[in-house]
Formats: sequence, structure tokens, C-alpha cells
Amino acid sequence: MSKLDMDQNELTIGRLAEFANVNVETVRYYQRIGLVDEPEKPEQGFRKYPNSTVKQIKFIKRAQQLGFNLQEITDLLELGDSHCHDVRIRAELKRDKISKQIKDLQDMQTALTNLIDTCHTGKTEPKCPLVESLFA
Amino acid sequence: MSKLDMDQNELTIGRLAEFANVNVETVRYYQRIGLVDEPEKPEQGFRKYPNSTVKQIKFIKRAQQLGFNLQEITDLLELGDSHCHDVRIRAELKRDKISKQIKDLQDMQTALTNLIDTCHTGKTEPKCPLVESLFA
DNA sequence: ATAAACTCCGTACCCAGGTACAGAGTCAAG
DNA sequence: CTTGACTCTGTACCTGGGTACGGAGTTTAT
Repeated sequence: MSKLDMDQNELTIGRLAEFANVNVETVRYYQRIGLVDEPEKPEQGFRKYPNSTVKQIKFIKRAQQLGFNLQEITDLLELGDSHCHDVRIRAELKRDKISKQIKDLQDMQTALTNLIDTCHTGKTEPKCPLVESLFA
Repeated sequence: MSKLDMDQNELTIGRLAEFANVNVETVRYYQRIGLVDEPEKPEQGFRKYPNSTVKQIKFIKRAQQLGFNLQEITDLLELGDSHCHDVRIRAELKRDKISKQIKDLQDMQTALTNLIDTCHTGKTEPKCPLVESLFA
């Protein structure tokens, strides 16, 4: 095993960030809030990060895309491998929350569409019926 | 017209906030960002707000519920009565944005549901398949 | 051996949309 | 005429998810 191979498993923060497609400052931020472990600082030189941290950050980013916030992701990671049932419960809760968000947005959409229709009817009104109906 | 009637049309900030169902600090905040006009401070006593400000704040709150942010609401109010066509365009743009948000959330929902199904298949796995598949 | 590039550390700042609070002035009721 | 409730003003703080920066120290390439 060459020194180069070792290096790929012992990343500096810059390379870690590069592989994980995040900013270096983001990694430090995740460490600050306890979402990612910070390796001990060696006597000599810079901190070394294992390859697994790349995966962990990618996990975080995927979970964010699913609508989990960082606190929820922290909780998920703390649950870890052991409490599969709890993880599923959380995923289901999140799915339900998303359903509600969708419903709210659909209501907004409907209301907006109604307003826009109002606006279409009165062509050259002195006052915009859309604004008027929001005021009413 | 009694003095009491006058008072109802000349509100203090506290009564304004009460009628508009917002916090006094929120009114001040809206004034700070130029969303609501701040009346001149009289030589003697406190500022007086016209009843129309109540309507204006309620408009803001309704528009927020439709997904407009305060900057967009500022723009809408500046357009005022005159440019009905522009108002309609903005409403349509907002509606389109909401459509996209709904689509994104539906994608999240699908992804979460798939993960939850994965979780159901492996009953008593040593590692949670849901977490594993997020890591993969 | 030196310069560029990187890391470390602490702290400050960004966004939106407010909320909180201190200290002073003012108003209204009893 | 005093007491309690309200207003005014300025400034600081909050949440979430980062980003920026300054002045070290360290490493790597030439």
C-alpha cells in the first residue's frame, strides 16, 4: 500500500470537503454543532479525516434533500443502526409533515388561482381587483 | 361625531396591533423596513394611526399566507392600484413557484415512502436498511 | 529555501422575520 | 396626584444553515 493510498483514507479537511461536495467551512460548522466528529489534532501537522466522514456528510446532504433539518439528522445519526423501528417512525412522521405542507401549498395555489381569475374578469378597472380582494 | 368615534379612526400603535392581530413590535418592524408608513410624531403625545393601516397589515398577513415574502409584498403595495396587469403577472409567477415547490415535496414524499418500504421488508436486520440506503 | 497553498482558531457576519428589553416620556383612571 | 399602562427609541438578540475573515502555523512544490 503506497503512501498515496494512505492519503486517500486520511484526508485533510480540504480534501474531505472536496470529496463530499461541500465547503470547508460547512464541515467545520457540522463539527461545531456536533453533527460530525472532529478528529484529535495531532502533535504535528493537520487533522486527518477517515473516508467514512465523506459518506457521513453525503448522508447528511441526502437527508436534507428529503426535508430533514440538521437537528433531525443529528437525531437519526444518534439512533444509528440499532433502532430501526424508531428510524422508520421518524421517516413516517416526516412524510406526514410533508403531506401537510403539500396540502397547504395546494390551498395557496387555489387561492391564488381564484384571485388571478378575478383579475381576468375586470379588464380595465380603475383599481386592481386582485389587490382589492386581498384588502377585503 | 363623538370623540370616541374619532379615537377609533385614530389608533395608538397598541390598538392598531390589537385590531390587526399582530405584535406591536411587528408593526414597528414593518415601519423599519418601509412596508408600513409611520405617521409623523406629534409635538404632544403619541403617534396616531388611521384605520386603513389595520387593513394594510391584514393585507400583508394574507399575502404572506399566499407565500409572498415581505419584499414581494412591498413590491405589490408599491405597484398599488395602477398596474393591475403587473400584479396579475406576479401572482401567476408566485403560483408557478408554488407549483414547483409542490412538485419537489412530492418527490421527497415518494423517496421517503420508498425508504419506508425498504425498512418494512427487513424485519429484524442488524442494521437499519433505511439508514443504510441513505448511506449508500 | 522560499513562496503558494493549505489548516487552525476564534469570532463576526449574512438572510428573513421578527422578538426582547432598558430607560425615558406620556396618558388616563381613581 | 399618583400609579399603572402604554408609547418611544435604540439596540441587541433569536433561529437555521451556513459564509467570511484575520492572523497565525504548516505543508508542499519548485
